[in-house]
Parts: sequence; structure tokens; C-alpha cells
Amino acid sequence: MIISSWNVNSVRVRLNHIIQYLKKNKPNFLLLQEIKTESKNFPFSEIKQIGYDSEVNGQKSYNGVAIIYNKKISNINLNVINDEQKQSRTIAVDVNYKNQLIKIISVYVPNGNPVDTDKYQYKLKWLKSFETFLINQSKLKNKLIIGGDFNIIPNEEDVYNPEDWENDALFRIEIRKIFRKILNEGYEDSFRLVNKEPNNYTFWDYQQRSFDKNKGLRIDHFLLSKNISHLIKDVTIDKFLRTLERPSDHVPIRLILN
DNA sequence: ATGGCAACGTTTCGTTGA
Repeated sequence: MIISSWNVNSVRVRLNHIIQYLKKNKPNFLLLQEIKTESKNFPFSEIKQIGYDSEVNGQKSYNGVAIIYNKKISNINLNVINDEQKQSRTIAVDVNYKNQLIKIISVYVPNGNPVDTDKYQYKLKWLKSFETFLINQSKLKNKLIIGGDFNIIPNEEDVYNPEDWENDALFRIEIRKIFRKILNEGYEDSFRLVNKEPNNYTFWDYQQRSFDKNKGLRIDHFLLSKNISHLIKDVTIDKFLRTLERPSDHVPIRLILN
């Protein structure tokens, strides 16, 4: 089974890239973030034409997440946590894989900048309640795959110039500690299980030729509950998508399961 | 070569993102 996750920065602008990606890589699930549209304007029929169904938690202008899939799913859940600002940042489905029930979550964590505003406080509170949800799931011994834009740079090797980012909402110690706490509660950063090399990024800013200079960030992640981490065969970053005309500033990450 | 983002909504600029 193949599961990909991609912050597309507008599903309507990126539709051709998405279709190209589905045809080429044939993931069974594609988790989207920042679709930037209401659910009713999601391109359901264009995606259905190439054999995929879609579940959508949309929002006008900003945020919005979705799951595109070609497997039998159940238990669709918009909003796995209570979002105090009612922003569309999570969607989950269950799938039966090798006789075990696995919950697949597409997540778009708040950015949190600037750090001296309520946007940062919102990120902190949001992450705390997401952490609580994941701890509860862990206690229940549930099997989870969480893919998405976490807006967290986990470590120094995940950013081109760490000293420039020390006080940024993506890299503050306080934020990185929450990420570590989640891992300590029984989750695996799947990419780091298969690749220890620095400078592997999933995002490059549109500005200042960041992609050409490889000035990027690793902020898109696949976390797996440790009770299914043995299923991880490979995790790749599909950097090619950043070279297309009018790309998203993020590229997909792709999880291949045994 | 010596500069330089993009998407949205309502516009033709302000806001947001990372």
C-alpha cells in the first residue's frame, strides 16, 4: 500500500499536478492540505474520472484538508480534535489493511507566526489538544498513520540555516518539544527511520530562489504508531513536483508499506 | 546577468502563509 501526503497550496490551481501525480505514482491514499476551498468546490468529478474517491473538510480561502483514495474506507471523521477557531485542519478515515484496522489522518497544523501574537498561542493550544488525542489513541493501542503539514522543523538537520530559525514558530524549542513528546508517546517519524541524511526538505519558499539554492525545510511528516512501524518499507520525498510550472511550495512525501 | 513569491477575495491592493 502507498500513502502520500501533500500540501498543495490550492487544490484548484494544482489540479493538473495532482492528477499527474496520481497517474504516475498510483498511491492508494493521497492526503491533501491547504486545499483553500469549500468542500462543494472540490474537483470531485475530475478525480473520480481517474478512479479515485474523495472525502473533504474544506474551508473558504484558507486551510482545508482532504483524503483521495481508491480503497474501501469507513468511519469518515472531519475534525479529529475540537478546533476553537473552527478551522478545517483534520480529516480521518479507517482502512482495513492486512486484517488490521488503521486510522489514516490528514493534518494541517497551524503555522503560528508571528510568535508574539495570538496566532502562536493558537498553534500551541492546537498542538496540545492534538497531542492529547494521540496519547489517548496510543493508550487504546489503536493503529494510526498521520500524514501532513506539521509546520514543525523537528531538528537542526531539517533546516538549511538553523540559527536563522531559532525564534520562528516552526522551530522554537517549545514547539520541537511537543513533536518529541508525541514521538515519545509511541509514534515514529517514518522518514527518519529510513533516511538519516541532512538537507532533505519538503518545503521551499517561493521567494529568493530558495529551491535553486536548496534553502528548504522538512515540515511535512508521516508519523506511524509504533505498533505498525514494522510495516514501513520506504519513505520518499517527491522533489520532482517542485520543478513543474506553477508548483506548490511543498512537495509530496510518500510512504510505502510492506 | 546583481534581482528576486503566490493564492485568495474583493480587486487592481490587503491579507496570509512559511
